[in-house]
Amino acid sequence: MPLPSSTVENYLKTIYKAQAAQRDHGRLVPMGHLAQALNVVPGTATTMVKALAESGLVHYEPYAGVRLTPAGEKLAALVLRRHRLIELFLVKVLGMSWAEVHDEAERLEHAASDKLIDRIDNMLGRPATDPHGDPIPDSSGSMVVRDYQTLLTCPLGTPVVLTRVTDQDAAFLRFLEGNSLKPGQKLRIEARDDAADQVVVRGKRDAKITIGMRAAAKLQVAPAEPEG
Amino acid sequence: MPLPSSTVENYLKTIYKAQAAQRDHGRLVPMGHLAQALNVVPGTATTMVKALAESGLVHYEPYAGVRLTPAGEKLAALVLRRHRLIELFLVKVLGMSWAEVHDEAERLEHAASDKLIDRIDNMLGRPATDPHGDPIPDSSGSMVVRDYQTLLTCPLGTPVVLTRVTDQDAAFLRFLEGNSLKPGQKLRIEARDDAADQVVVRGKRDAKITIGMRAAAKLQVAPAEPEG
DNA sequence: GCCCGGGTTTTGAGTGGTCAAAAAACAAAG
DNA sequence: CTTTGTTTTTTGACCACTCAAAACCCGGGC
Repeated sequence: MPLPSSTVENYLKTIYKAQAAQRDHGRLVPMGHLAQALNVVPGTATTMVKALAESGLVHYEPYAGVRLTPAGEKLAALVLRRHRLIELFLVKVLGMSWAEVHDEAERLEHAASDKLIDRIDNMLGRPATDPHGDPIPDSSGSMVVRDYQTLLTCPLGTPVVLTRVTDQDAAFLRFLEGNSLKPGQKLRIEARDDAADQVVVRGKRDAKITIGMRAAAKLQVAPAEPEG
Repeated sequence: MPLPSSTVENYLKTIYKAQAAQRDHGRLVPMGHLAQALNVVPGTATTMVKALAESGLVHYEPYAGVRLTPAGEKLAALVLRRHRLIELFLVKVLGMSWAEVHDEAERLEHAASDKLIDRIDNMLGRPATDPHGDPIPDSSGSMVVRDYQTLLTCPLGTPVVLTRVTDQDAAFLRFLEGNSLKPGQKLRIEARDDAADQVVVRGKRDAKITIGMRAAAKLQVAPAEPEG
């Protein structure tokens, strides 16, 4: 049981996220999808996944796909935990922009010890979510998954709070930041227009922001709490 | 010119430190020494060093040893910079013990971006030395090397300040910490006894501390400044 | 039922880093 | 100058990870 290389960690993390993305939790992730997400050629993914299956971290069905075993799931969750705590730390403590912390965390997550991660967790007050609103697993690998609406599915007119952004692309995040679209921000959907592919929202100081529907689908919201 | 792998960085760093340890700056580091320091078999070091020579980072003379080229020296200094800034950061900001930061920094130094390192440097106020008193190279790779006395060579009786500890072993550092022997601490050498292999110093609140001569040689000191 | 195309697996090869063990070079001493 | 012992280099092999390209499987359409 050698401790997993950063390659292994990346495979597990990617499978985990792919599994989470397809709402059915038990469905298999197709090899092609995995290979693409990892930026490797399909054959490489096959080889690697077979090795992961060998060590009991994934369940692999030839020509069908792959799914994490409980062991793999736990490992993946801990990688995600490291990643998200590091991201939050870089933003909160070092003052980095949320648009640039992803790549940094992508490398640091494989180098940080549990001890360090725990100190960070503690210093940040055991936070529940990272700067993008993604939930942070606890040190045992479990986390609360909440099901949010998106700007595409939530009701018009009623006030909502932006809770999560499901895309880490730096340019996209910079765009959001420029429009004060960060988790915690109160919003109201003004209009949706399928034909024009646009969603109009009122944000900070009632500023009007128009975004495309593909982008809107990446913004998750919750009903706004009544004013405190 | 692919960016150096962490293996390459470790080779360069190790050669750099070995070169610094033997006061003659231009002398070659023997392969055996390098291999031992890197915890690899000698043949491995030979192979790797030939590759480094190929890419112009070291000067290699068969059966004689290696020395860094200017390019290699700069790279090594930047690795050292990352390492030491990270160590200081872990101590100052995250409150970790100076005995445990070395291993952590050993891994993080290969994952941290220049941008992150610069933020850390800035947050710490562009410090000159790390928690062990080792000088921190600036972002161009140059640093001020000061030549200190050690507890073995400094004059008896006169007050001195502990400035640098040249051993990163965790157990040794914990021992020092337990006796308040950290850089900045004022000391006075009470006695040295070659036969008994011991050096007696007065430290914090005049506490008497006796240490062996091999240990004493690892503690560097400077003449104490007159009281401010 | 057969074929076709897209996804998947195999195969063969390459890279970076490593070891074990045999071979070669060197230094130092007789 | 030769012998001995230590250090260094070479050789052949291996592991983890990767790719390119050929071979393969499988679900749909006809």
